Amino acid sequence: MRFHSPPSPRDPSIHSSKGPSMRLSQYFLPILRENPKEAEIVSHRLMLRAGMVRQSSAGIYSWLPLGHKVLMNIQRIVEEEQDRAGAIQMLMPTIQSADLWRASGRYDDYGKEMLRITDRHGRDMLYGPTNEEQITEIFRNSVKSYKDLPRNLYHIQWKFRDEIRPRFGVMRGREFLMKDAYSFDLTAKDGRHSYQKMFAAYLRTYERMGLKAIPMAAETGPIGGDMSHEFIILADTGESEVFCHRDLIEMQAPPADLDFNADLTPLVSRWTDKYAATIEMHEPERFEREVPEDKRIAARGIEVGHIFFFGDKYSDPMGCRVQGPDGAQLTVQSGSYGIGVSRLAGAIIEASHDEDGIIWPESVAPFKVGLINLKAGDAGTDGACEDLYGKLQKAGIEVLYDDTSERAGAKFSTMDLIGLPWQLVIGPRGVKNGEAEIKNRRTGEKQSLSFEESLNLLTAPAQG
RNA sequence: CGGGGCAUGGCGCAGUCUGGUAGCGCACCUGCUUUGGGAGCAGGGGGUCGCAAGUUCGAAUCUUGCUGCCCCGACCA
Repeated sequence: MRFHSPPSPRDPSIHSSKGPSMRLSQYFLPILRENPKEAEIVSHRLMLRAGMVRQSSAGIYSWLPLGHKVLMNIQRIVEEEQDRAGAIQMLMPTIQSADLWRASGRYDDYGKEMLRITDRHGRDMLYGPTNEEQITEIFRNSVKSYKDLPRNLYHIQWKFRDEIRPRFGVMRGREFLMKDAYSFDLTAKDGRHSYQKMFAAYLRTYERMGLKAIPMAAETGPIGGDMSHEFIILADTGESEVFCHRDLIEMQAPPADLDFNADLTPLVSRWTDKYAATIEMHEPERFEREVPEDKRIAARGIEVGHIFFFGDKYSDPMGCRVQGPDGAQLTVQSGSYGIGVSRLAGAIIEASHDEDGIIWPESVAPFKVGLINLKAGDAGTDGACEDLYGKLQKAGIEVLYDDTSERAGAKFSTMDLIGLPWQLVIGPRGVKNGEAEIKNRRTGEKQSLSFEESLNLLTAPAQG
């Protein structure tokens, strides 16, 4: 860490819609030049080296400023797409009462993965690994009529599962941030529509993060049927083997103006007609029969979401019923829909990096632009940088301005490591000609442009 | 939970076998020279050697117990 320049007064106008821009000399960005030995996979290494997270204990992490910004950007996309699909946001607690879980019968079933706690009165509590019981109780106590169905409620909250072996950094932590949604319908048929809404929302969510997530058939448990899918992104470091049809990789997510109230069966069928399965569900004969040889993909994948329809699994034992139009008591039909928000931060890096560091998609990048002053203290570069920094902020662009007195090479490699989509490089040579060098982190392409042209390029609509 | 490994300054490591009171690179501080892809020289600061007990004149080093962390496997968002 360096804190070179004297602090300058903070201008409230620097706050853009996504968050404040920053001078590196005043930021908290503890980067590591060498790889911590405990980190084996690339996303874990890069998150530690880029100063995004620090491990607190096995599978439990603090999110440092840079990582926190990414996490919040991912969360925001998840929220926007859940809202678009008609789900309603709320927030449930992390600590739950054991009695709630005894009611569904899961208190004894869940095993050692559940972190059990006793409060000062000797009451059994637990740190929630998920919230089916809690939401079912809330819903049961508040909803009595079929007229209040369907509903889909979601929250984004920290969960805890005491994994036997946490690993891969935030991809397989014990404490993790998860979006979980719960649908409530009168019939299984209606439940299918709720399920399909989430299916479509998930496709959009991952696409917005620059990911190609493929829905794959997952185990459905006692309910059976075709109502459970895992969303998997392909990555060499994925934890499980997956098999799918190559065409799925080319398919487009549904558009922003998708009508979620329309019949979504054709949409979902387009995605599920083609073979895609994790190793657990893999049927080699069917794979070979249905998928031409040149279209077969056998790869590794990271699960970034899981949707599941479970009918009355919780509503029946917990007595979650509504009165139907004919006066009969009907047991509510439910599904749950998870997205691993903190895991996605790691998964995106697994899918998008090179030997120099992270390559953020613009939608989740902690800052859009890294402004590099190659000669801090030089009147020419300082002046040009201050001007560009101010103008970018006014345009609502998030900038990380490297105003430190590090050497050029160190600044370049730091920017490459933290993976901001654009680097705007200001050096004495360029300033003489009124030019900046602008580098695209993903393509590596560099071009010299006038300050004006640079600003135009960076303030143009996002290009992903 | 089975198997393997590690624990010495913020990070990476040497020193442990053969006990003698801690060292290297990076990072950090000061000065000078440098300055477009991880600079050079000089001078500095920082470590209960994971914890506890034991052996010994003396323990990072030997013994015993404990703890934490990592990797492989079975399980999971």
